[in-house]
Amino acid sequence: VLRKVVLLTVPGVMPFEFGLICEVFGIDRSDVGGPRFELAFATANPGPVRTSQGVTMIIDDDLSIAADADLIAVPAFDSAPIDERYLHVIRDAVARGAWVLSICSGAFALAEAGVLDGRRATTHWMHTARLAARHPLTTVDADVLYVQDGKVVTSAGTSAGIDAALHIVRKELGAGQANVIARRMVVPPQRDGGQAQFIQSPVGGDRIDSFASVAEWMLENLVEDLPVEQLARKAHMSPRTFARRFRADMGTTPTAWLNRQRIIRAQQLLEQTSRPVEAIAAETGFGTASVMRHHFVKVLRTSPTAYRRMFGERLAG
DNA sequence: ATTAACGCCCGCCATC
DNA sequence: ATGATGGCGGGCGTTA
Repeated sequence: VLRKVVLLTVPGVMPFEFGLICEVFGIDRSDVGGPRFELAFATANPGPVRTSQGVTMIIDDDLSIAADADLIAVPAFDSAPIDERYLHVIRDAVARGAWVLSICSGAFALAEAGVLDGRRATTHWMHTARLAARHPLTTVDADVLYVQDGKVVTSAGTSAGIDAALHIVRKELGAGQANVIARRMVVPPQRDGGQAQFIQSPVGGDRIDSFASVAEWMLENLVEDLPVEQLARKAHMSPRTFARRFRADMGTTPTAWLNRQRIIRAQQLLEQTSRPVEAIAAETGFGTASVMRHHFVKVLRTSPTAYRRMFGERLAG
């Protein structure tokens, strides 16, 4: 189960990473069919805790309240070294089988505690090399948004923490509940679909713009049939090279990406209009409702109608 | 829901 | 050597 979440408020904590945990786990969303968690804040020395921005927060609880937490969240922080007492909490949580989530440089706390030894992990791309060097027993994945290894989840820079937090919600409570939170936060329910454990990060390569223009053109022509052969011709490449370089740059294959974009657009239309599913299927390039349904079930694990029922505009009356 | 034809993706590899 | 290219075959996801 996932009920009690404890946020380790380490001195030098970064406000954004702190806030993102509050946003995901600290708001009662039961009024819109979403989950409700118990979010608590723990620090080694209760009282004023200075953040990385110089602003100080008052934290009342000490680390003892973390003893029965279902999830320990470790946001980024800029102070070093970290107090041994935090490391103890982290080790204890892993030993108990509780979830542990780190965001950005928070991964160093987990590594320091030793719970990353023999595991896969990630951190902000600026720190991946340092993490790997300092902790040789850890397999560091660069170029991913987050990594789950057992119940230990590490995430890359800042906003990837949102993806990782939602991932945990999805694992424990299902995609529906995670989507409610995502929708309220106005973030994509899951960047890239599927239940892939490793999500390609957009920060991998730096020649993003080479395929960005092609991608943009594809988006404008979603309704049309877009065979790879035609796309390749437009990009002045052979089909083989186009497919290969598309995957290298975009992290997915052309058709997979295309289907994902079509789903995203269909989601918008289902949410914001009352057009029939058949019409939306035609307008998004799926062609027929059955094809659209096929992809919805595969990626979102719901049907178009069920999706609309959950997120669609409640028409007055 | 099941099936069959189709198109895509990727490993392999000769080539540039 | 090193690295990108693109044709081919076959497994597999998508579409009818």
